[in-house]
Amino acid sequence: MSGSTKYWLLKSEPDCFSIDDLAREKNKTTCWDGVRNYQARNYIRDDMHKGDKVLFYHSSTNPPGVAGVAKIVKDPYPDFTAFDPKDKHFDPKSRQESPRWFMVDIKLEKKLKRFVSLDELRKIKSLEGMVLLQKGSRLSVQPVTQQQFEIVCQLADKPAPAE
DNA sequence: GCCAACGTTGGC
DNA sequence: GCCAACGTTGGC
Repeated sequence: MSGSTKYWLLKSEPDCFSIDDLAREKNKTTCWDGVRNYQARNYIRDDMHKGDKVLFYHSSTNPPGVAGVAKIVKDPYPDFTAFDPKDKHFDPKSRQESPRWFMVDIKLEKKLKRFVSLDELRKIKSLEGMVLLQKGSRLSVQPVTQQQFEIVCQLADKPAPAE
């Protein structure tokens, strides 16, 4: 084994696939298919490893925010939905012999004790470097530091801040 | 539904 | 390789 645990934030639209959907999956595990952005692909293909930890983020919902923690349980492998002409994420340019898109499997570790909203994250000084909080940032796969990961988890264990 | 910020495409 | 046009993301 090489390398140490890395930390990530994965966005999902809950109308499409929520943390509760993940909880209902067999073994609470799903393949993270459908990523069709090169920067996100590079993170998945080149930097993700089994054992890495994931913040599961709900986007395009009100409010957006972090809903839970998951773990990568399978190393990156070709996203087979790109090979299927009937699939919504079909990409004819991705070939079996040279796959263009990759995915990992993730397993739910826990739903956070409470939902931590984007608005709340923005107010935390020590999180201002998070990729998520940068202006114009819309990558669906983002690296987070171990410290950022732990701060978000600890926030969820405390009561929600008063308005 | 609006629109800013990005990413992708394709003509040249 | 430039860049205008178009498409997408995602907070608001």
